Amino acid sequence: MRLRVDPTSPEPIFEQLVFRVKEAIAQGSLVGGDRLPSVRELARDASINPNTVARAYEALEAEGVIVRRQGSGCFVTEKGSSLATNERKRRLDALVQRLVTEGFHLGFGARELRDALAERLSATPLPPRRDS
Amino acid sequence: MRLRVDPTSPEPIFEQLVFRVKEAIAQGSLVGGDRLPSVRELARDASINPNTVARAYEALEAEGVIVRRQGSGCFVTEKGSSLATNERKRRLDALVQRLVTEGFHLGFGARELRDALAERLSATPLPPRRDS
Amino acid sequence: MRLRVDPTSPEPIFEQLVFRVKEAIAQGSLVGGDRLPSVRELARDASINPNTVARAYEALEAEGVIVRRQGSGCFVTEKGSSLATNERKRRLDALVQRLVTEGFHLGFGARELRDALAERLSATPLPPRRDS
Amino acid sequence: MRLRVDPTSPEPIFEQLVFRVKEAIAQGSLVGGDRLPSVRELARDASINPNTVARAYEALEAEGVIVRRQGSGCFVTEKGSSLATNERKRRLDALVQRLVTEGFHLGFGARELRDALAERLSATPLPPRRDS
DNA sequence: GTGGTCTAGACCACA
DNA sequence: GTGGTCTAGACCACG
Repeated sequence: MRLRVDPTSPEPIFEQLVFRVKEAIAQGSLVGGDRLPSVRELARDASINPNTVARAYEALEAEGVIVRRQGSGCFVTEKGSSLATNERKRRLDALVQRLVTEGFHLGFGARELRDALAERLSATPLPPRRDS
Repeated sequence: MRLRVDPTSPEPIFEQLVFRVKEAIAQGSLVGGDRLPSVRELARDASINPNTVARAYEALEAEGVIVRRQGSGCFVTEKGSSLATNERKRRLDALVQRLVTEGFHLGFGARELRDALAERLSATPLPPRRDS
Repeated sequence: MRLRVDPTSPEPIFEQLVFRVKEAIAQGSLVGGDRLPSVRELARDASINPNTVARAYEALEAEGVIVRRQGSGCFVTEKGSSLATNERKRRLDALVQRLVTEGFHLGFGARELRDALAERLSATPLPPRRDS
Repeated sequence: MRLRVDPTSPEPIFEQLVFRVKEAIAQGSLVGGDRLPSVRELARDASINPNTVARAYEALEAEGVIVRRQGSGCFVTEKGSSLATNERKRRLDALVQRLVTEGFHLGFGARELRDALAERLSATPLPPRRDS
């Protein structure tokens, strides 16, 4: 488990960490029950402040992605989103709209967008979902 | 041309404006050569600070989406992205990865992601592209 | 708007602040759209570190109770919980079970618990709910 | 007597144990004089650290819920709360306020809160009280 | 002015 | 050892 961040990016370091962890889960390289590196360990490895790591872990817990247990460490959750269905749909639509709009301005058409998504999904299939 | 922003959103207002304009273009409701509302006009209509509008227009110009002509206003450009092909591809992949990762954590699977994209693309097809 | 905390309490200061704000909303003394004191202002008034206030506000935003807007301040949200129905029910049951168990060990019986709740609800009725 | 804890909960394990015991008493499944499982036994059954169990028992004894007798084990006490009446009332009010405030933010109204409490109390009535 | 991020370092709580 | 809280202070981003 190796998490890298780019301190020169405009994206906050803690958000980069959050996304890296979610990515690892969505790729199946982290699964429910797995333990994340400890705050101090990750801080040392990535040369960032422990508070910054703690903040990322805190955000991940708030999203329900991990749980933090005093004395033991941080663990990937098994359960799915606890949001209401319409809220989930709303957020998905926003993500799709983001992809379509930015993709268009990058010069990609409908077919290329669909292909890029299909390619990503077949290259690294989403892990099976264990409903809570 | 009516641009709305949500002041309660965590997304900065100027970024919302930037995205709204890009969205309008990706939906064909704004096309190359169209004139955007003036800074003061838009600021009044949307009840936001003129500085905020100016900043959004600045960002749009930096991206090459609009041009600002002294005294006559801001106009949508006709040209496509000026980025190199590999950079464009890299950004597209990041967008797709964002959709897949966040979508997965919202509880959506591969099929649902593809469907959501296909639905969006057929509901409001992308306008034809005039390559630069 | 005066928020007080007890630095000697075992309950973390930021959690005390979170609860005070939620209390004020549940009592109708803060309503949707109201602005909270600024981070620095509250920190000065309550003699605590601005980071601690910021953390409380961050938690409140994560819960969807307030929104934070750079440059403008923090505002009470109008919308209700975005959690799924079964999650909401589960949390309510846990709260009720907490009241019943702890109340019993304090020496209160069923009637006294019901009366205490009824009294609280009639003393300061819950504000009307504006569904999102 | 089977006590379960959820290691993934943010609530400390020893506090969960404390609450489980108090819950069992408030449901009548443990009554005055009953013996609790030994520290080692419970630690094995629940797969937790004996120190954690010991700490929970310590907290229960401090609250006057159980007594620990050298060599014979821990026993549920028969006596009620030893707190002064106004302190008991103050704590009850805090519990009620907690329920009302959090319940409101979960989207529940006065009627639903009263109903949830009434339902809980009729589903598993509180055991008769033997005042100290 | 507002909030947001990051660092540094102290001290506490849990297992 | 683990995570959790709090302080202090620097610097950036938004309106």
